[in-house]
Amino acid sequence: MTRMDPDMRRQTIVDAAQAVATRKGLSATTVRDVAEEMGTSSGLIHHYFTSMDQLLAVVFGKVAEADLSATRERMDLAASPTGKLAAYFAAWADPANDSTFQFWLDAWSEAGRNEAVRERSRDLNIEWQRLLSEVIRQGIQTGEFNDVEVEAAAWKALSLLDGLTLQVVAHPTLIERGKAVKWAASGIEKDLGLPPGALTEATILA
Amino acid sequence: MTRMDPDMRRQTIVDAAQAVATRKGLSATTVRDVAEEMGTSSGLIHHYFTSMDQLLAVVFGKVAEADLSATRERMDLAASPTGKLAAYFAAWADPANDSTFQFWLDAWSEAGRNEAVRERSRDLNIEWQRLLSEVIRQGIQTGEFNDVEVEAAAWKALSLLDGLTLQVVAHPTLIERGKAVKWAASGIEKDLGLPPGALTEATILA
DNA sequence: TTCACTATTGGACGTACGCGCAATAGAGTT
DNA sequence: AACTCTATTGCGCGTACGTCCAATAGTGAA
Repeated sequence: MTRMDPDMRRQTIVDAAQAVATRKGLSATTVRDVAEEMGTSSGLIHHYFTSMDQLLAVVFGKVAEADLSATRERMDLAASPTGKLAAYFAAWADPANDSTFQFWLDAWSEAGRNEAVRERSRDLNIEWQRLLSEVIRQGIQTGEFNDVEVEAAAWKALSLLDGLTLQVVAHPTLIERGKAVKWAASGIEKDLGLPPGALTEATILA
Repeated sequence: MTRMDPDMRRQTIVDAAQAVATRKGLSATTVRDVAEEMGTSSGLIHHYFTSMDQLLAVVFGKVAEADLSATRERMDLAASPTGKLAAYFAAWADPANDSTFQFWLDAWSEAGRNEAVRERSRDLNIEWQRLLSEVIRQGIQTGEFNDVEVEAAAWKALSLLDGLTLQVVAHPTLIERGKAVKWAASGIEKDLGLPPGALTEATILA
């Protein structure tokens, strides 16, 4: 294949690996798969990554970080804490993010046996919880939310969302997506003292 | 090795596979691992199981079912719905069940690509939710719980527990176990209208 | 004791994996 | 045009996997 700028090539490899992993799952992605996806030889991959595990950790990190920053941007468009939380919620409820969530399922499973993945997963989970913590703290200050314990409320909300999504993504026919969205919204609204529908009806309040 | 009664041998194989999977993870368990664990030849395993995937699905089912029925038994010892729910909660909070939860993480990850695992995981998740639904329904009848929507409350409670456990098991140093227990208890107590501490202090009320 | 049945063996077969390395080839410099 | 640097090749190495099968060895019935 045509010679490439190293930074470009590195990115190409990560992109190809992501495409394969989206199709086959993180742990089932092989060096040869990625090479074929790029249309290059397999040896090339080890010219840029010291091990396959490392490449997979990078891929997971990239996918999860893209999701995280996209959500951050949607939240920034809203002014009020309630609006920001609704934006967070809308991003979560979007079925387009299901494939990303499959990466999370793979990562949590792998975490027990792959240190690189565990640390990456851990750090990113903290980021998501922090995103919630900040919004909740703001909402308490403006008086929009109940005066809850911030850390607890953020972890509870994140866990509820993870737990419900897990069922929807892993068992597609088990819970109707609309119901999961409704349940999650009502649970978080109730916890924070928001009026019913505040998270689902309010689409990015100014 | 000594010749064994077929039923006995079948069980021995499943037990050995479970031991290995507990150590190495479900998807990393190999035919040769299991044979070595039993102290037999590897060929023996295919005399009883048509494929390795099938054996692993059986192992997951066995582990999950043992956990489920153990929890059922502990709940049966309690008379009141609140006591039963506290028993459910105590079983969930027991660190001894962490290795079982790792099986769940593996299963949810595998579910997307392995139909046998997906169906088994799906069915068992339904059982867990049903266990909660029944108790909640009883608690509403006796007036101990709020008159909540049963299906929603059960899925929300299950998801909150799964989401929190996930963090504790996958990222051992992230959330202090005691905090996760406290948060889960307060969340469910609040949802059902139970007094604070009802799930943690009340050890199997008569 | 003989015989039929089958649990068990042990290794071969084909495939796939991560990784490493000598050879090749394209691009920039002098 | 000669030269250097390194991106890229293509295959080989060792290992591990699931599966299969002919041979062997217990066990209960005749």
